[in-house]
Amino acid sequence: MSRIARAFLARDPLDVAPDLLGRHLVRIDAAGVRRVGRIVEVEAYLGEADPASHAYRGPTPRTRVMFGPAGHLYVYRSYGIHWCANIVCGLDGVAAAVLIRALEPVAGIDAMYTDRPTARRVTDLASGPGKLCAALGITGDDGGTDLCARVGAICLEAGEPPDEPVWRGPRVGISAAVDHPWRFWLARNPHVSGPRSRPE
DNA sequence: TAATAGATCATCT
DNA sequence: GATGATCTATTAG
Repeated sequence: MSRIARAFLARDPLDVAPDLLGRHLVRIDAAGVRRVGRIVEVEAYLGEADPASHAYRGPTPRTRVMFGPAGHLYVYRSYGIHWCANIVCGLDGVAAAVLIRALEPVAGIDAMYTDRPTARRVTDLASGPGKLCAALGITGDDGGTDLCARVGAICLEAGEPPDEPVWRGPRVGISAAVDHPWRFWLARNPHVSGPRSRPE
């Protein structure tokens, strides 16, 4: 299993986001269990050029990682409760990132259930940005992790190329720049969160 | 099945 | 002091 190279991520987030679909996000948990999810839904955030991005108003202690090199993890607390994970991409100094919104569980599924006690079926396990962080055991402590490092608890692997159409539409849950179709998902995948229909 | 309210806190004004 | 890149339980139909 080869890790995805930094050069793959150091591009325009609008190109990286759809290319991330089908890839595997791999997490070695504290017990050494390998938890793997196939990326089925993402959103691109363009940094200082994007009013919906946390980096819109320039670097702060929280958003510092996004201004650094591609391949690192930006994790933030959502609504005081959940964690959400982004992969930093773009060039150095450009605070671009891709929010991982949903995964299709591939391995370590039993371990995922223990961290997602309310999930009743596999499609509840990681079908949302907060859910997938819980399922993989990702917290604020993982913020700043380099996914492209030779060793590490979290990484990206090639996975399987999409076997179905990729659709795009407006991003979910934001209140600024709502019209940009910067959310990408696998058209028929049942693990996608939110609307799955093709926007007109 | 659909709609709604409550949880809960780091971050920035 | 206000505000979320959300999730879940509860309520109503």
